[in-house]
Amino acid sequence: MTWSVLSGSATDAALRDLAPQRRQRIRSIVESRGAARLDELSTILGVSQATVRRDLDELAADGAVRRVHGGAVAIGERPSEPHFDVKAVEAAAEKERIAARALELLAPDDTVYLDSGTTVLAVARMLRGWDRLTAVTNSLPAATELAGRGPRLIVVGGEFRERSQALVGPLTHPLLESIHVDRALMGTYALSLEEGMTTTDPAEGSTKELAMSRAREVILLADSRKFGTSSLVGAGRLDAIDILVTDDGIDAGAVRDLEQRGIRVIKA
Amino acid sequence: MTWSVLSGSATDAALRDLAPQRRQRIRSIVESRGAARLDELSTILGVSQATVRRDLDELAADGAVRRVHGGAVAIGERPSEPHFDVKAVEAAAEKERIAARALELLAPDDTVYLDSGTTVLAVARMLRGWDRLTAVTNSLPAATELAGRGPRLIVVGGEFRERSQALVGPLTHPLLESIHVDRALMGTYALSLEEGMTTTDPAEGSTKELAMSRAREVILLADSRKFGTSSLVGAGRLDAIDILVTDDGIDAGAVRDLEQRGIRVIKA
DNA sequence: ACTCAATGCGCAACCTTATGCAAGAATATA
DNA sequence: TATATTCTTGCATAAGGTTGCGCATTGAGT
Repeated sequence: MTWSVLSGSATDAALRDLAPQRRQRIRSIVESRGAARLDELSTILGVSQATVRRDLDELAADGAVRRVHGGAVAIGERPSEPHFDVKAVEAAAEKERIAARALELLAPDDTVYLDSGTTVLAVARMLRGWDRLTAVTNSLPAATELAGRGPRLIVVGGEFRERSQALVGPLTHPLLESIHVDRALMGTYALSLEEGMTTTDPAEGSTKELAMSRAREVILLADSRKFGTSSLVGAGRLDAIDILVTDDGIDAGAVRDLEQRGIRVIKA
Repeated sequence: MTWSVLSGSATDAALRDLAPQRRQRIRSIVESRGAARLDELSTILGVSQATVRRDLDELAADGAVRRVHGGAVAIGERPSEPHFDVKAVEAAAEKERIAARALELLAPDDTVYLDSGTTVLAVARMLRGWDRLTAVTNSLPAATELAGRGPRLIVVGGEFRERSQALVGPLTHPLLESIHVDRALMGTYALSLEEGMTTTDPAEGSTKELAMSRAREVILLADSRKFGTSSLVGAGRLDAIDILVTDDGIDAGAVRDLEQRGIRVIKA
């Protein structure tokens, strides 16, 4: 037999996925992250961008993902802003890094509260298989994500708020008051030194505050663009926060201010 | 049997499988790995690629594997189901009719409790666009289905139980006790005149009973196959039920018995 | 025994599909 | 509007697939 090694290496071909496998991988990457960039996928899969494009077109035709400029977003992803497309793709990578860093702060047997928001949702996705963990959440997407995938899951009750896809309000409180968790992973709409965490909905704000009060350690996940912004109602003061996980877009001054207030800042 | 040693080496022939055996091996390799490349199989089995091709074609014709460029992938290669309720949709013709009939019992402004189970889930799907309705549910799939699709949504808290995809247990009770609904749409695992409704899980049973006690009118959705069966623990007595919606497979005697106990029986 | 079709397998020439590459068009962001 | 990505398109190429043929092996006739 003549295994000619004229071009390419044998390993190249051997390692390469079959087309359907590759498409499946793309699909699950996009689904688990919410979005993925074309060049990212190209690197991950070890194929050219042209191939990824074709796969993406194929998947989009099947309705498996939604094709956007620069990559693809998962079908379920809801448009929060007009032209969320490219932004969603780019933000996904950043959130993913923050989530991965936050994951390192958890112990296998912890009881963890997962707040609403896409960054925390990314953590939920990564918790698949952590079957000694107990997860408590008010986020419907996070609950769906965790359902039967490892961790013991407790969902707090409450009224569903569409914008945040979370359960909030007075009905939520009795259950939250009856539990206690090791760590709370929180998200926020806005963050400033003066106002602390703020959000758009009063019910959501008070639910956040209550959730944090039930945790031994509060970890806030927020990308650097949130700094210096504020919204309608308070959702927790800065001193309630123990650790902040953010990206490296945060400036040195802000880090110093936060650390002076006893907050440990982690740049993912 | 004479293993002649004319050509090739003795080992070649001795080690070589008979065709059906080889196909079986291919089949199990593809199935266990999810996919296999042609050249891989050729190496593993010690036969030419041409032979593997023929085997693969054969297997593909039998529907044992799916033939693709470069190899084959397993048939069952279901993309990680985004929504686990897909199979619920499949077995649904009958459930769908029952659900549609139950829908007629609801008023646009009602506050309705939706129990776990596939039949009730079918109702949830039909409630899209009922934006004056308030839905309360302990079913995670139902909640996902209704999220942002019309009705005001309230999810009861509690511990997630995988088998029923529902939130159950003690944590559920405070919220349930603090609300009151017009109608409760209930599902059940088993139903008999003597035992009433029964289910497999104690926590689930007591949650069902509590939910029914909070409703002005209790509507049970159960296909006729459930009659005369019973399970581990009680989940509500017959006299808690006001209306039963079922299919026309139910026999006249059962209908009479139920009606004697004050239950209105509706055949969808 | 011997022939002879039937079958299974390997080989090789020839076609197809999948992938990569690159130039120009289209689209976003400043 | 300017500029940098990203997308499209056409084409080259290699990996995969198809077909036809020849060689062994086998089992059945004669």
